Amino acid sequence: MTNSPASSSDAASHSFGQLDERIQRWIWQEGWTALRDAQEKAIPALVEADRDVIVAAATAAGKTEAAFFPILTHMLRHEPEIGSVLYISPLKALINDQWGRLTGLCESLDIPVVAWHGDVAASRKHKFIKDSKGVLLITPESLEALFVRRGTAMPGLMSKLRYVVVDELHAFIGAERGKQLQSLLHRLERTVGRRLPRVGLSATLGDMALAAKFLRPEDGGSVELIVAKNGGQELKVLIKGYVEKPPRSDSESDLENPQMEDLVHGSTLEVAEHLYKVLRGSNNLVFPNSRRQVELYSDLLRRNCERNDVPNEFWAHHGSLSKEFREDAERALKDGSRPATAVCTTTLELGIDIGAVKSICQVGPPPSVASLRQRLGRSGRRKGEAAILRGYCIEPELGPKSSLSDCIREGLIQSIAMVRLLIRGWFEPPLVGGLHGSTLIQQILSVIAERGGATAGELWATLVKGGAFEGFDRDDFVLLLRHMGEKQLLTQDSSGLLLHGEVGEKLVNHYEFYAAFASDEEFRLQCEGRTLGSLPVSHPLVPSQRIIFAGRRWRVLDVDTEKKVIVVTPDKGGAPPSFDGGGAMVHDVVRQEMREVLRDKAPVPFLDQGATALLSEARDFYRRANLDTVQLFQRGNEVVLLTWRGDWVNDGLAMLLAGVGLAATNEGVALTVPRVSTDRLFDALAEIAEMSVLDPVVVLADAKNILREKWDWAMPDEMLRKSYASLNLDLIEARGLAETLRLAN
DNA sequence: GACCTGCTGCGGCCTG
Repeated sequence: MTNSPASSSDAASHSFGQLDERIQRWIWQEGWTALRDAQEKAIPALVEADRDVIVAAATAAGKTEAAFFPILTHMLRHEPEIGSVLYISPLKALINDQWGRLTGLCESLDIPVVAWHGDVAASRKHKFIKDSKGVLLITPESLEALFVRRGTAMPGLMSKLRYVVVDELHAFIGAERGKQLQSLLHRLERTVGRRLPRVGLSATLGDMALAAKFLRPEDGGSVELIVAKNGGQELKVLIKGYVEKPPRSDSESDLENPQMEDLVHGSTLEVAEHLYKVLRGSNNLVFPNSRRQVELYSDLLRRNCERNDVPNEFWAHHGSLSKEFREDAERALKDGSRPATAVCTTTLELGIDIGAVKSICQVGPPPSVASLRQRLGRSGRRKGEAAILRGYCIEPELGPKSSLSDCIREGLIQSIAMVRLLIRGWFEPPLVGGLHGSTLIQQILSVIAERGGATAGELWATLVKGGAFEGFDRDDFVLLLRHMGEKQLLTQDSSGLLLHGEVGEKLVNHYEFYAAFASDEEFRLQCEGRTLGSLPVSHPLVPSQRIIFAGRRWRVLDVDTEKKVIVVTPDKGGAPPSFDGGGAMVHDVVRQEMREVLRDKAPVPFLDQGATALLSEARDFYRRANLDTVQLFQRGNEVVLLTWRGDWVNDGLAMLLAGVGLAATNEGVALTVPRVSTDRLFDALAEIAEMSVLDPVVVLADAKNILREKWDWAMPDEMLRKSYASLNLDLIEARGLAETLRLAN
């Protein structure tokens, strides 16, 4: 037995020795020569089922086994009553993967493994209903459905529950699904009447204390943190820069036919040709930031294969493609017999095992450093291989009317800043502190379904006091219940019991109820009765504010949130920036690093010739325009206000300016304010700097499109504004910025 | 011009 895991070291033999004999045997049979670091550390922490644990380790470092070896050992010790464990995953595909892995192990232990999600046949789910033991792999939505549909059966179904495991923990933190998950975990413990050990697994956790607080909100300090050693991987980066010709924007016909903008530009072809040249013959992932670009590039690459008479190696993968198309691409990547590259959106960023990938290509700036990091985690997973990142930035040709963001080459500078931050080990922390009133509404309706009615006091005790929604006070809660009554979501019987109202009944009984997040909705853009197209709106809008669409500027006349229509009129003024950040919210630290990149004189080592030339052009502009000291200047009939801040601060300041009568537009590193003098703007900034209270209810009084989350429509108006501000605006920093800007000039 | 995730019960039909 010299090659057994037990012999690798003393500490190892101790952890290995704690496992059930049958699991030890299985490990030998698999031919494993040693336990991985994460497994060594997790076994002693989990085997007694007496605490919460987070296991942070790189992708493919054996996190699943790290959790399940000791958990299954614990269960086997209590034979014949082995009990059950709940494994919660954000993705169905991940559940299917894990089902395969765990079934191999559990078959030999005689422990059932049941996958439970929307694609699983009811007959297989019935196995767990009949005999609720073993491993149940489930999504938060399916767990929600169990509470709603089988509320009275839940205490029985969960009575033997010993652990709850949450996979890809980082994917939940700060999001609607995360708040829902916290609420479900709390309700589970109330259902079984005891504290259940919670286990979180993740590869991308920055702030471990934050993750612990998420996993056990009332007692984050007690969560045991296991951070596995990571064999410091080498990273190779190259960013290539290209200059694009300006898009057409002169003739009237563009308005009638916005598709004119979609013609493939020369530099797009250049990028596609370079991708073809360097990617052929290996497995890679290409991320071009939008579904449309995915289609564009995968088509160009595929046609390149045809033209050269070679088998196709390029596959498209995104959320609007059917399951069949997506599985074709996944199969091609996993297969291994022939090289395959997927051109994809975030669908291939997380979770499912697609095998080893040689390089990651990022076309345009990444949406965030966290996302870039997650994407890169997919590359160079074989021992000794470097992770390879190829960036492609296309910048517009400059003219006398070019916008500030084009002059500073915002796309390229953002890419450089994000790579520098990645190398330094920084990435965006999840945004916690959102009120999540929308998800509270869902949970109120769910608890009523679970119990066939509930009093206000019971709801308060289950969801708010000591529950997942502690951010709400009693007055808020009472107001919310009353408002839900007005919307016919709730009704009250003579004994005071709250039941579903007419509308609530209908919504809870439809399967769409189980997900806490809303599906995409777009606003239709209308000009003089003519539809220009539709777009998702991520920034708050106030009338007379400007937006950019189809390469033109428009002024907002009216927003109809019910009909989802924005009425606009053409706006005169400078050319709109061709770079629009891709729509993702950019963090403060990224914008500050962008400024450092421009200020810096040292060459950036990971740029090609084209990108180097663009960078020095941008640095020249920064120096000549004196942007190190100038924060505000007149340009045509508008004032440009350089903030160098993240979008939460920028949007906050835009809303504060709206409150004092100025319609500002967030354009990334700067706000622009049309039809105003610098003097008038200074007065406005001074007024903002002196505001003693920053009440979101007042600040957002005129903001129109602030319905973001699924149940926002059912929230009392004031709560909605508070909820929106808690997630999307940083008003305090925005006021501080107004103060700084005023003093600096 | 960002992206992604998830979903029950039942009626009706077919087959053995």
